[in-house]
Amino acid sequence: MRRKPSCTMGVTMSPLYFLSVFTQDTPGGWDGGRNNGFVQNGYHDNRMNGGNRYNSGPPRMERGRGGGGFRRGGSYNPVQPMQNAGMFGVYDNKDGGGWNTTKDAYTSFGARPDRGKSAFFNNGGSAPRGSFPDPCGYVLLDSYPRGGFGGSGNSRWVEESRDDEDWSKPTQANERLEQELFAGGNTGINFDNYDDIPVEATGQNCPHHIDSFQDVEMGEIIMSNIALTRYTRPTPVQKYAIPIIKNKRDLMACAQTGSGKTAAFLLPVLSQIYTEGPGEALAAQKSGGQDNGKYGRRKQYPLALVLAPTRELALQIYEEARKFAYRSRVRPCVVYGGADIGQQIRDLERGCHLLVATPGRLVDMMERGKIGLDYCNYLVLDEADRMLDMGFEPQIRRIVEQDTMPPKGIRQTMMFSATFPKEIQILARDFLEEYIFLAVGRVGSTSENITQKVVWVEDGDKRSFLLDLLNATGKNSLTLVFVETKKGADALEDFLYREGYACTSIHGDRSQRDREEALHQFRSGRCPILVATAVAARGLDISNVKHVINFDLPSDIEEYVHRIGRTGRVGNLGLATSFFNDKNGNITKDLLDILVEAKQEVPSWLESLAYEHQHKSNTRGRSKRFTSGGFGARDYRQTSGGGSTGGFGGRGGRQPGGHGGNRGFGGGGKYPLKPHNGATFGCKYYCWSIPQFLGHMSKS
DNA sequence: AAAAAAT
Repeated sequence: MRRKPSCTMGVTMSPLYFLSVFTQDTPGGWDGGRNNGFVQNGYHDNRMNGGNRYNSGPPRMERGRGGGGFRRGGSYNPVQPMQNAGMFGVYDNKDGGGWNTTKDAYTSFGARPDRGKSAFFNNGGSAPRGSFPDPCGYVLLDSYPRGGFGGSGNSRWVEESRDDEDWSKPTQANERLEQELFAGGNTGINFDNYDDIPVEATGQNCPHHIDSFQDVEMGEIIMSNIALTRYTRPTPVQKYAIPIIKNKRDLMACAQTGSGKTAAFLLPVLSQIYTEGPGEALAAQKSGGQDNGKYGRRKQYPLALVLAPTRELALQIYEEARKFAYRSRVRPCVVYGGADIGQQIRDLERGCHLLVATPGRLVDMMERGKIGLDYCNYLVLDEADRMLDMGFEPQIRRIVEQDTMPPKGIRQTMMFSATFPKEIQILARDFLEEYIFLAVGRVGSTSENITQKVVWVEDGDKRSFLLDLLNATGKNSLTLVFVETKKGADALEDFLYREGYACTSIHGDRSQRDREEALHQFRSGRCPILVATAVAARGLDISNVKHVINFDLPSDIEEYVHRIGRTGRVGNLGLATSFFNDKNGNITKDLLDILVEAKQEVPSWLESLAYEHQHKSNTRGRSKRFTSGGFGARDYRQTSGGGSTGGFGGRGGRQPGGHGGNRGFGGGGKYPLKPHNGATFGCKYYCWSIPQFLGHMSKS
């Protein structure tokens, strides 16, 4: 039963894999001298109390970071973070920068070495920022080359920002900022793989999709920023969403991060803002100036609002927005919890036209009178299902319906969601007007891009098995290890660390700064192993993850799908290995279904278990099927009808209707079977389970 | 039961 890990490995190979092969140093060595100049006192890892517990490597405090300089260098590209960085990261260690482009950006502009950390200091509020040249102290929080920019020009920005100016014309270029924003280098997206993603758009008078960014007029600012990001071709979701949004239609899109979704809404929204200018918002800001500032800066009236469920996702979107707002008069801001609110308020007061926010912090800001949504004509809900899962619905409704935001029909609203359950359908009904429903299949996830392995591992054997897997995997392939609890994450990270692996962890009890730093270390390849709880399961776009390991399987199949969706992204192959034992009975059948749907190899024991479990479940009676968490929970699910799981009838003796008979369209499931707008397509779960989509997606 | 998120 135990371990033949090597047999599962070959599938992850791809050209990228070979590119990123470099040797992981011994534990004491990988950390090198990288902290030179980049780490300041006062930057504490709040968990570092262990003294010399970690005797096989650098103290923990040293691990989760050191590359503070990365972030500002554009390495935080959510679409394609650092395919190449892994190659250089280790080599450049000793300079402290970890990434040559970033370092160059600093040195060539004579920046202070500590600037690279300012993102974290800003969040933590502990940096003596007053001594910084103004914009340089702001990394995350200042997207503008505004005043005192080391001689690179554009210090006239504030003065130039008059309402009679044409927002569609680019502002002055800024070489340094440009380098900072776009240094991420080529996106590395394999667009050929993207072409396999199926998309279906339904709704009245649906605008036709585009095939090239040139097919739709987005203005020179957007076009030049597209060029700078080197997005050569639109991804499938962009092909459809951009013309829909440009045509001022509301949109409900089933799509996930990793499909190019962020740019799919940022590009057309920003483009429209550039075309239309600030309108009444600027006037309101001036006349409503209760404040001392000449523009009355106390309250900001963003023109566009993007809501996201997690802080990290909000940050990703913000970073993307900064790129497309380059050389424009639009100033993006981001607010989220866990960071110093005073800092964020000060940033807002510098001007905020596009706001990215997590719901709780935004409500806070609104109640403090820092944000008015009166002129917010663009609303984006990203990962809407996740936000509802996390209990944000009251805050969302508070923001959208119970304040001053323009009503639907006046504002333009775009919702993105991986799934389309009843709750989301209701939200769509309430927030959207005459919307287009867009179903975007995804490269990855349960598609055949990901090889899914399930192995039986008793709890006591998990660590040992994990080490085998890690050893068999290319040392610098990014590996994401999921555990169920925060405590478990800490414990496993400690264990791996003591075993000499360059790893870090992310979970909800770590400080925001640590979370961001851990992600960063992982992305950059400096810590190619990330131990994570559910916080990292969804939305995070780390494009290069080769292997997802479910050290602990989740109890919820949705969670499982989201987790494994962290690999096999942007068209690459991925591997997902799950440790299964008798504690995982609750996910047995759902897991089997997923494996079958994705045409994966199914261990015979899993099939037997699922059959037994189902049998047991059936003998307990039907009512059980509707208890949450009970075995029949997935009967609520709308897949695509018997067809998508059509292999079922012949498998394991199950009958097609054996799941309760309410699968698929037309069944008696919990959810309405159609999207609210009457479109004929919709599924609670995953768009790629639609049979014809599966057909499209199968790869040769 | 756990996790996330405003404090």
